[in-house]
Formats: sequence, structure tokens, C-alpha cells
Amino acid sequence: MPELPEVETYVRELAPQLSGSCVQAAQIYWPRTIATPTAPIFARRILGSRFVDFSRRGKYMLLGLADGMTLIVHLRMTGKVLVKPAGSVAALHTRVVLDLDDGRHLHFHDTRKFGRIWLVGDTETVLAKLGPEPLSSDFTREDFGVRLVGRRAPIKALLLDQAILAGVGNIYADEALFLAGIDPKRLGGTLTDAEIGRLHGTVREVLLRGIELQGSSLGGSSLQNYVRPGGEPGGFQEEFQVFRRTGKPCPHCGTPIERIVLAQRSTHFCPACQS
DNA sequence: ATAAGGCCCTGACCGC
DNA sequence: TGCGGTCAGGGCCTTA
Repeated sequence: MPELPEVETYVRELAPQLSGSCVQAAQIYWPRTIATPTAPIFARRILGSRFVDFSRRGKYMLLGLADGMTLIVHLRMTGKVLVKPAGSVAALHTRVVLDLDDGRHLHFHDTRKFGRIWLVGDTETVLAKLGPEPLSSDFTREDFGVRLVGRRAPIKALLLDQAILAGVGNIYADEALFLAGIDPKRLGGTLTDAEIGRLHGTVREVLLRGIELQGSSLGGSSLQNYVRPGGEPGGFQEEFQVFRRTGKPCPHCGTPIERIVLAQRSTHFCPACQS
């Protein structure tokens, strides 16, 4: 599941590969992938677009175009953005292909069809509801605390709420709560100042570590024909302290990690360390 | 305003 | 081996 670190890695990889390239043709195999505008209008409007700017907001990838429009991509569960060499054919589950002016192709591959692409003039029409970027200076512990005041949802659910902060998904939420020693079931409004401070720090810590590990496992050599998918085994996976480690010993105290469901999401935690 | 549940999807997995 | 049922899960939508 791509979360903030995986999306950040994608953007960093895509920038040098796509910068300056022009879209010459578009094939849309699954129209619902295109959120805005309609698929036919998208296919026409994207023609001639030149990629000039690359950034990220939460889990959204922002590909800025020379005409001022922005191509926004959300990978959701299984989305992947792949830069393919000239002549390559679309694999099963490829939903959108943009042909580039040098013959290469930009593929959007998405097994489960949850991913979405927008082509907009004003990015705020898509991003307006997002909370602060966890890694920016806008995300202070004071601001974080204000957003939790009076909240009666479990803190795990609030970490997943993109309006509170942008970019944390199920993996990093569990990891941050473990490092902060906070029970995921605790209601947001009941956290102490000290706990809010710790969680503010561990959220940033796990995201930064995720970006580091994504980057370090790239190797820089196997990327000619694709941008590596985020969150695959071999990188951060082995670093998880609690995520998907149900029944395995807590790395701190040895107590078996438990799994519960909160906010319809599997949640992993140490019942001894997190209270 | 906030919280909770359904929905979209497909492949993996489970039990028989 | 084959088959039906269940599950995962981000964000949006609806309901309470």
C-alpha cells in the first residue's frame, strides 16, 4: 500500500525520467480511473502536455504541466506508475497509457482499480480537505494537539484521517503508535500532552525512515523501464515492529503482538507496551 | 461536526 | 484439482 514515503519515492524517481517529455497520445483502458474531467475530454486535453514539475501532497502525486495544468495521481491500494521503453505493450491491469514524444510510455497499472487520476487547473479542487504535511514545519505538535481535542474516535482512526494530517496509512499509523507507546484504541481526545508530543515525533520518524529505506533499496540500476512499486518486500517490510506481525514477539518486551480491527482497518500493537 | 458503515475491486487464501 | 466464500484496504459517500 503506497503511503507518503512510497509516493515521495515515486515522485523523486519520475522527475528525472519524465521532465521535459510531451504526451503525444493517450489510451484509457478503464475510464473510471480518470476522476476529472471525463475520460474522453481527458484524453484530448492531455495531448501536447509537457511535464515540468514534480511534487507530492499527502499520498497524491502532482505532475505539473507546462500549460499550468496538473496531472494528479493517487495510487490507492495497488496503483503503480511505470515508465516503459518504446515498443512495450500494456500488461494486464494497465488502466491508462500516455505515449511520450520520445517513444516511451507512461503506464498507470492498477490491479484493483481503486487508483484515480485528475487533470485540473487548480489542485485545490482535489487537495483542499487535506491536513498538514507531516514532514513540513506546518505540522507542529501544538497544531496536532488542537486537531485531537475532543475527538472520540480511536487515535488509530484519526491518524488515518487525511484531514488531520496527510499521508499516513495503515502501516505507518501502527508503527508510529507502537514507537510512541500508545494504545491504538485510545480516543484521540484523551491523549496527554506528552503522548501527543511523542506521537508527533514518531509519525515523522517512521515516515522519514520509510523514505530512506525506499531510496536505499532502489540501487539506481534496475530502473530503466519502470519506476519501482512502493512498499514491496525487501525494503521497509523487514523493518516493521508490529505491522503484520500478529503473534510474533514484541521487539521491546517479547509479548505477542495482537491484531484487532479499528476503523475497518487491521491494527497491530503490543498489548504490554502500548497503553 | 463527528463517527461509523458501505462501497468499489481483484487476487490470495481457506476449507471442503 | 476445483470451487465458492472471505478478506484486505484508501477515500468517498451516506447515514446516524
